[in-house]
Amino acid sequence: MEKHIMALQLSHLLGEQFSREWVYNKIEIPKKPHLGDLAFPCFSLASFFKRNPKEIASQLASHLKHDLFYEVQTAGGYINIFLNQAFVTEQTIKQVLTDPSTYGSHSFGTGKTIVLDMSAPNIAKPFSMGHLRSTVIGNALSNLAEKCGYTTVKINYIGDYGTQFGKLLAAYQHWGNEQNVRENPLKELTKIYVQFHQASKDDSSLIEEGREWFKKLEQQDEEALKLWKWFKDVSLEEFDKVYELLGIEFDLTRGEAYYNDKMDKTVEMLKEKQLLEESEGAQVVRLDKEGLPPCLIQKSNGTSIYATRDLTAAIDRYQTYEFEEALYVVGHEQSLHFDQVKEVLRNLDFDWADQLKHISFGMMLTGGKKMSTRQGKTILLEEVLNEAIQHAASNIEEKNPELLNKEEIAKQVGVGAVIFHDLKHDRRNDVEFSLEDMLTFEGNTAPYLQYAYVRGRSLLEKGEFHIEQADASLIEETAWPLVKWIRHYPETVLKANSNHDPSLIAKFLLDLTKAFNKYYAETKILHGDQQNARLTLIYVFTIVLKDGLSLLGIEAPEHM
RNA sequence: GUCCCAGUAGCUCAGCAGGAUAGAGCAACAGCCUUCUAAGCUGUGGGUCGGGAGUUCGAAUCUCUCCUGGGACACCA
Repeated sequence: MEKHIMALQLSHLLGEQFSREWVYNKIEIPKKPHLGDLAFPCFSLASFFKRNPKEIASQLASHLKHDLFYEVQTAGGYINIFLNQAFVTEQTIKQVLTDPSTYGSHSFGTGKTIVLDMSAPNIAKPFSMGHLRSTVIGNALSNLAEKCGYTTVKINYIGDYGTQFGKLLAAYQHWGNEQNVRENPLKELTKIYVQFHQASKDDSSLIEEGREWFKKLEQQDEEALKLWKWFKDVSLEEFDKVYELLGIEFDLTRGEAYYNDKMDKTVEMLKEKQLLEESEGAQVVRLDKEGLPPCLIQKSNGTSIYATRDLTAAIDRYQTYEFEEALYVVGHEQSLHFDQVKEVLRNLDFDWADQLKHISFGMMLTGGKKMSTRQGKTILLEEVLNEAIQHAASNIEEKNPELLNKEEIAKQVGVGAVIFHDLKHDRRNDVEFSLEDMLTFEGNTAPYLQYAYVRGRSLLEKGEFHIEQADASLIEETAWPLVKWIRHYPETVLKANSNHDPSLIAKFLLDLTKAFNKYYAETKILHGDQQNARLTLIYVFTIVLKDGLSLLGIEAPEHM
């Protein structure tokens, strides 16, 4: 708001050569409070006006006037604006109070659909820390999109097909034990899968055996199908436990195998467009023009491959949803694959190919290396979550043993800590797995945020605050930083959504909450002279904090 | 070998459509609970922003180059 006003006035003063957008993008927020609330650097104007920046700044400053501006100063080549705190505070609080549930929302997405491909664990493999990233990032992006008005479709595209299952079936023939699988499915299946890989180092015929089993599966061989279905069912049950803990639901859970009988049509289309070529016995689409290696469509033994499935799935999804965007929340290591899929779709003349977006993220590493199921080096998410919950529980025992609902709150805090630990980092960075970091509940963590929320709620409870008595006319210098952060929420949502970056929300919440904690420490809220007005601000703060946490998929307990 | 990503405080990371003295958290040290939940607050120390060159009034941010780490590079997904 104030930024737009500043931009408008400045562009007016500067003349046509300097658009409002140009000025708007130059306006910054000073790092230090004594430099004001908004700033505009005049250095780049110096060569145009052939005058020094200082003079330009002071001349422009003298013409900036508005009810929102308390004072306009200059310093060096900068114009610094101090806002009218009382006025802006009242306006901000009122804005939240008008409709607390929609503060920060936007409506530009209304009527449009965003499809998210996320989580996608592989059956017969443990739900690892790596899958956590796709799951929680996807969930947060979906929440952000909905906050901007979009309809979202969260798809859990289960990895239930491919040569790896041929290998698993072969492994089961050699080392499988029905009883063990019943008792502890993922562990046992992973064990024989790892065993298969070790054995195949010495005996390469095993690899061929695996391919043959996959071929049997693709040809609907009865035994292969039966085992495959069994593995799938037990795996899905295990995954559901994790989703339950995370509090994440999908709109659609669908395996890759769903597309088995639809891929022929895709291959036909490619043939009709004369895009297919034979190469070393396999069918490929050449992408030389695009500077990419060829995209493999059909293996030399005639079986399918993931590119074909992803192409088929993309076409199917566009026909079903006519999505504005299809987000693939998948690790960075698959960048080339998605580039290829997009190029093939473009070659098929689908003009919506550019609406597919690979939301790539860094890997979860152990010892600086990629985790690998094959080498048996994976860390189970369920174990980590349970450990975090337990740690939260012991904190409660230590700090607040009389708390009601201990179990539920320990779950909210523990799970919240794990989710936040993941989302606070830029998603593109690799993350070195550290249980210790995840079990830290101080500083830049979810429990820090939740704790502030609890403190706020506690004040409202003790002060017997009711919305009817809300008072937006707070006059308080120490509240100003908090008010400014509350004011920033809508544009943070906007930016996080357009950049597909949940970490912006995480960082915002930390800044917001730091401002609250400082205010809380230096200002007595209850029994003071402005109790009602102060409580109103606290109320507004809790609204924004809880809403932001919910965007990240983290709960805000009332007590802890 | 080719392409992509990263290198900022002891550790984990912000900042990167160029802007004022490079910021947090953890760890270390020193304070703050007879008053609103100390999972908190305040303060101190800690940096040749991987090296070098360039563009600019101004570079952690843009360009080039080199070094280091990671990833991808057709019958896994």
